[in-house]
Amino acid sequence: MKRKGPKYDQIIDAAVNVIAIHGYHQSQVSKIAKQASVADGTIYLYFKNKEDLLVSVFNEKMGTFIEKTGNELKGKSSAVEKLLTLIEMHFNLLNEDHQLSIVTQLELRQTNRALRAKIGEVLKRYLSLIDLILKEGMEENVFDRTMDTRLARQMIFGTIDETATNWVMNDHRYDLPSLALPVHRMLVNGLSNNAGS
Amino acid sequence: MKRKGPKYDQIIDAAVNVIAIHGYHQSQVSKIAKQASVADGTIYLYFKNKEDLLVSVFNEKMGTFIEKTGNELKGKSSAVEKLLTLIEMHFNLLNEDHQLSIVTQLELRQTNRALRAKIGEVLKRYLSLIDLILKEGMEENVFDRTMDTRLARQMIFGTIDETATNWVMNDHRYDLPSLALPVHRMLVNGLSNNAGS
Amino acid sequence: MKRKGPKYDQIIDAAVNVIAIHGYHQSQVSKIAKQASVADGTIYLYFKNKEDLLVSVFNEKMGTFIEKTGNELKGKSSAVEKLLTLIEMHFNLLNEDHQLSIVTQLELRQTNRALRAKIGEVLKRYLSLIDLILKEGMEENVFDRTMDTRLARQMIFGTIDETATNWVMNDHRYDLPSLALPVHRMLVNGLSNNAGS
Amino acid sequence: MKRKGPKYDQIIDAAVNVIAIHGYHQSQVSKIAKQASVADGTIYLYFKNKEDLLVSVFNEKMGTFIEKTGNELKGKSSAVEKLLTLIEMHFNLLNEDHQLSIVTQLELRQTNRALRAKIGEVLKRYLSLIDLILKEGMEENVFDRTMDTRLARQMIFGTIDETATNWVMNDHRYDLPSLALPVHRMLVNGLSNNAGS
DNA sequence: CATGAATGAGGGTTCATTCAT
DNA sequence: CATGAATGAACCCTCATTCAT
Repeated sequence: MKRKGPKYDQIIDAAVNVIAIHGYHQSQVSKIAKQASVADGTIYLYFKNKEDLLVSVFNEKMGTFIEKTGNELKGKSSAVEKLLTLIEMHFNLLNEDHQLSIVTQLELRQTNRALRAKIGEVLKRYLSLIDLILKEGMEENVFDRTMDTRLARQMIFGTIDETATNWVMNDHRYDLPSLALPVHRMLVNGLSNNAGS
Repeated sequence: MKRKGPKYDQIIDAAVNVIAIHGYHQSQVSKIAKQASVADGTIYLYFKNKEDLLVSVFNEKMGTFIEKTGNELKGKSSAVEKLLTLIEMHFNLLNEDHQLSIVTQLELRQTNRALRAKIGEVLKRYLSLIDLILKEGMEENVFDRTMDTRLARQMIFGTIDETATNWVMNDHRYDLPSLALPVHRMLVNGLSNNAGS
Repeated sequence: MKRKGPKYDQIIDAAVNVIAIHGYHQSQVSKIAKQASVADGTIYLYFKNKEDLLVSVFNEKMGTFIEKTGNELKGKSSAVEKLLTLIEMHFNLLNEDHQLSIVTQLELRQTNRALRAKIGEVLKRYLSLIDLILKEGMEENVFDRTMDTRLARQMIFGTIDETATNWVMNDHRYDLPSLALPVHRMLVNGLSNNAGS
Repeated sequence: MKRKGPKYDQIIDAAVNVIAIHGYHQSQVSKIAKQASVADGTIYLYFKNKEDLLVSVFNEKMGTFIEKTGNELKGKSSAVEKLLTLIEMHFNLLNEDHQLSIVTQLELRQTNRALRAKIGEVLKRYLSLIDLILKEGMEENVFDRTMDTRLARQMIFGTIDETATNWVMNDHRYDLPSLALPVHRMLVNGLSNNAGS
């Protein structure tokens, strides 16, 4: 199982393309192969099966993104700043690749439990980044220290994800990155230590 | 196309049951028919096709719920109170019917775009309830009047939905209704008019 | 899984037909369905899968034959006579249905171990008939009582089978039933108690 | 098309090995190549195609055996003695190479008609040896001169082959060579000129 | 109204073979 | 001579839907 090489990337990109245009259930392996300009069988030299290909699509795109985001966060000094960076990077990623946004927000969700479990594994690393921010904010006494971290994480991820999904479902008709700031403000408010107010 | 009768309800309930237990992709029409104690063909006397059945499942269960929620909200005098009621009722609904929670939070999402679009139509009525609360809160000057209502709605729905989904994915291992209060607190904070602080 | 009905027989007969004409590896389910004038899917109402169909073909044809043979043997009074009846019935069966002979002697052998194991199960009942004849002949002191029964059975079955296979491989060019007598003579000689000679 | 060289033998041996262990249908060209420590493509420098390889396997192993058997027979003075030698050598060959016995008795039979026809060609030389023995025995007036030679040959080969196949199917659990004598006795009896008895 | 036997389209995957290096 | 990456044809089975009874 080769996991590198130009054909590997071709196939990943073709998969994003085909899924975005035709939808998950109309993305036959043969269609992806054609789009990637390789033979059907070639896909199985690089991926164990179709599910492996789809997981890899998510992994390649999100894995890199999560890493980049993690690195970027290190350069920020406060939890509030880090949260803004996270949201901005998330929205920018999707905005820079509309096809990818369709795939991750809509198409890759209509899969069986097994596939989503594997996608969930990748997502966990993203959720960990959120947890780190929350922890730091609570240590800084900027976020409410009595908060249930899990709930806070769900609010952050739920809000970001719902915002992104709505944007995609509205055919990218408005500007997503510019929503980072207001979303950030709402979230910071929601998480804030309001003890003194 | 009969839309009423004892068999209609039998089929709807059987569908929830089968989907919750076997998962969306293992819920063949014949299996639902068997569970409902009717013949396969009978399903097509009550529903146009399988998609129509699935939409109807969502419609029947959520439609009633949305109506009940709307009525309940009328009895509350403030936006903050209404939001709490909304969250509580949402969490209670899912908590009272674990099978339904599996179906709506996990299984019914792994469907094609067309089906989800129709489900989205039903959801709009729910989102309208949220919008009404937001509007009222802003008029009361309790919620930030400069907020983008759509974003606020997405935060509310995204947080509630993500919280519910996580609860289901964790096999209902903890108590969902008791999360209504902390979720409510976070959301109210997030939405609040903090102008003076 | 229906195991009876006109369609069941149609499919079995179509399978024999298609396999005899096109060969085992060119006998696709769709081809058999077409020959049986049913839809592809109908085959799966009567058979679990393709292997089940093939085993059933053998079962239906040989099962009946073995039963008939067993009954016929009861009417014969000596082991020698019974052996002749067995050989004659075996050769007559194949002679009366050339297509079946192609299927059992040539095509059904080029299958995987699993399928052949199941076919072997059916064959065991036939081999038991041979064992009964041998036992009787040894009790009558007509067959050599010191013989290894298994070897004797293998000689009988091996000879009959090889004779039949050669006949099929020679395109049924000569008359098989008329070989029953000389084959019988050789076998009886081979099995005889020659103690006194 | 090279038909000689160390790689040629490596491939032949690898084929026997792989087929015996994994079975005919799990013996892909790539697996045989790997076992032979050559590249897939290299096989096509030595064999026209997979079928040619399989025929060659049979040819190489049986060809040598048939020659050796033929030579050995020359040293025996009577047909009866020759027949014993043939059976003993046949059983010894299989007993000395269990993997080969699996391949020739079980695996190589589950092939298409074309391949078996070619294997039949090789076998003809073996059957000729039997014919020679029969002819000699009839000339010696030891075997029945009125016998149908083809039937006699089929009895001999059918019995030997069936005995060998059963031994393999019983996982070589008993000693095959020691069956040569009783098999020989039965066959000689079967073939004998019993005119006087 | 209700039945359930019958339909038939559609796709992921394997693997013998080729050929550029 | 040798390699091994790439090719692409081929097929079993499922299941939503229909319709004669």
